[in-house]
Amino acid sequence: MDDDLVFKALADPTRRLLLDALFVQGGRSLGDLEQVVAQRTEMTRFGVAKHLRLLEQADLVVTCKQGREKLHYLNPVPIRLIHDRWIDKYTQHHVTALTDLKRQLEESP
Amino acid sequence: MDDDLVFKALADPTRRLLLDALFVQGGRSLGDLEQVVAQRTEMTRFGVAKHLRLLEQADLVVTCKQGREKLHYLNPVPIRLIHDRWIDKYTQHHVTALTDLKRQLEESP
DNA sequence: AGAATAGGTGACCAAAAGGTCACCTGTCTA
DNA sequence: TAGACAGGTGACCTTTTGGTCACCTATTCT
Repeated sequence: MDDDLVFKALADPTRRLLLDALFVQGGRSLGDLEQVVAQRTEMTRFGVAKHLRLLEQADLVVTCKQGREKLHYLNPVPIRLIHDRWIDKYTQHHVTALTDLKRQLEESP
Repeated sequence: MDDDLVFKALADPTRRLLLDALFVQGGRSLGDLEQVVAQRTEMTRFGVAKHLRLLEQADLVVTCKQGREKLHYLNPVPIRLIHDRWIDKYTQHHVTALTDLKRQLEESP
């Protein structure tokens, strides 16, 4: 597995938007995802397809052909590996406590 | 906090190398880190300094001035937030099992 | 004080990435 | 079978990014 492809794939906001959409619900087609992107930015179908291909090459998205449609699913494994690369098992609880605190502070204004 | 800065910062292999070095041991100066980078690629001090500045702006690295030296430390919080963005609490155990399996398979040839 | 050391700034150039278009393949349906 | 629909490919242009250099500031040591 190539680290570089994963990080490069995550570097673009449109691709992160696609991952967000697939996180909420998997099994979406290109046309479906195109509409999701179109709600935020102006982009043609070709642009979205190109982004999806990069996500697929990075193994962040897995696909499944069904007739003439291609369904996309989020694969969380590479993201977990990023986490494990820089967060030690021993400091993990510590960091979790920090992020939970941060979330609480942001929710209550 | 700006997501985009974090992901852009992680997109470069030299910057990931710097994070790896700081993960092993924190409190390193620019000159120290310059040597780490020089072991792998040919790069001037200016290049390394530029990368460190991006990591600092992304809050992936925090610094502490001590005399004429500037010490760098890894901050794991933004990485944890990436994890939490796409890995649901419920699927977390599932993914952990998968990555552990993957690690075992790669360790035993 | 003066030299050496550690680091910072802005401009500049080459390489890579994002986005679009014309054109093509495969699949479903009337 | 013809046409509409879902998706893929390669070339092209524009913008962003990585890297270096000349030059500057601040701190330490003799």
